Amino acid sequence: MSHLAPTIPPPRKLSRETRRTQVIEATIEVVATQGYARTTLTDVARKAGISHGLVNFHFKTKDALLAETLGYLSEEYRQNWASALAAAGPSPAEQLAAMLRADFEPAICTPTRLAAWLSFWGEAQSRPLYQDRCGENEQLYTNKLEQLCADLVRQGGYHGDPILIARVLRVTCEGVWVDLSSIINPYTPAEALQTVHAAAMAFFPKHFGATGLL
Amino acid sequence: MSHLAPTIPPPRKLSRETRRTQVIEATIEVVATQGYARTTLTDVARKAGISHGLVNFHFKTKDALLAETLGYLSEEYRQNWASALAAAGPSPAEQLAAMLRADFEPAICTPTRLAAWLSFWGEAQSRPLYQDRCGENEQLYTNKLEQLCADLVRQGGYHGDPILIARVLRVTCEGVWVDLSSIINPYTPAEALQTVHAAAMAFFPKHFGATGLL
DNA sequence: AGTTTCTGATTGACAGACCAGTCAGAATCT
DNA sequence: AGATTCTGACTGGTCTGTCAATCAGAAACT
Repeated sequence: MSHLAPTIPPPRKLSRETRRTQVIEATIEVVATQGYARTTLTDVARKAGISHGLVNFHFKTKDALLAETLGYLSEEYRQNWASALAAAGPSPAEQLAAMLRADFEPAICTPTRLAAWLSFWGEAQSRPLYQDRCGENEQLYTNKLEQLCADLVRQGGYHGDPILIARVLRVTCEGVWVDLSSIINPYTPAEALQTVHAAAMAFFPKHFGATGLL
Repeated sequence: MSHLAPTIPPPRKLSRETRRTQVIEATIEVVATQGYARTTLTDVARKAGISHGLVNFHFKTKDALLAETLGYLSEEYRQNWASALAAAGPSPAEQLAAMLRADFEPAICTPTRLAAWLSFWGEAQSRPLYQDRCGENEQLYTNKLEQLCADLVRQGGYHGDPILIARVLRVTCEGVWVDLSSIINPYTPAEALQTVHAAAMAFFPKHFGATGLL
């Protein structure tokens, strides 16, 4: 047994944050595949390769685990579009294009994460969980989108209510996400982005074309 | 006690279909308020004012009850837009306007039903339940919407892919529904319809204005 | 009309399964 | 040694589905 190659003994004892993240990722997968209602701690533990009791050691209750998982997804999402904005050019059109495109980046737009989001949307409405964990980030997103639309309407000489335009763009992104989760008509993330661009082009034809920013 | 007004003693023994519909309506309410995961047969029975065993008598299993409830909602939705189409004028623009407006009629667009729909969307993705019960109706809806958009693009001299336009309009309706279910930013069904009209106006400016059909 | 029979709806209690959370103790690290 | 992480078994509670008994009304019969 005394192989000289230690084959990286996977540290049985992981650091607190590493373990928690591992459990949260396992939770995302289980929720995505089984749905919220049928997710059990045993499933999560098995997926993470640890014992059931350990899940309760790191997260006091099942509700706490699910709440933290939702917060984790929400924060991941916020950071994704925030860094996309930071990397984009300064004009309203460039910023808006970056924000729309961010929703379909591979890190965010995976079948697993989409399905998990959908499960949380469906279940959270009854409890204040969703607002607690995502309300603030969602407000940030909406505010930013409305601000960019308002800037673009003004600078681009467009007409229409920026609030309504921002809302259409936002729910188009959301709705296309839902479409991607339903198995029957599986269009690609590229087609999804194309759909969002069709909407942007309808409102801002001088700045957006069928393939994105002009 | 012998009041001459019999106050219609609620027939203890109801006809099969009446009872089933009553249980399904109770299920919608319970799912809407408690969410899919926390819905129990006991809750449904209590809401319907009957015993727990009777629910299992009429619907063999809990899954069957939820599946039939989803089918009931789907069929109700389909009939709503189908009769709206039948009542509307024959031109593509009139038909399209009727279809968009149908989503926000009081019979369909209630907080309870919206919340129930959202719960089913979130939970059904993992199982083929949703496709079984709604796939066909959803396909009918999408096909009709795409056909109307194609007609309107052709006859109105517009540009753009009717498939993408129909998709944007469809997910806008869906997304606005989701917005109406989240408690924090409660805009009215009227504002919701206004949002959809903003989208229609962006694609078909010669036929749609801020308040609907021109 | 009154009685009996039949059918199918309805109830309440029960059994089996499952699950979240607890805990005592083992393993591991500092 | 002391602290922290981790395991696996156990518990208390809840939920689903089943079943025997009950009951209301319809149908058939006298």
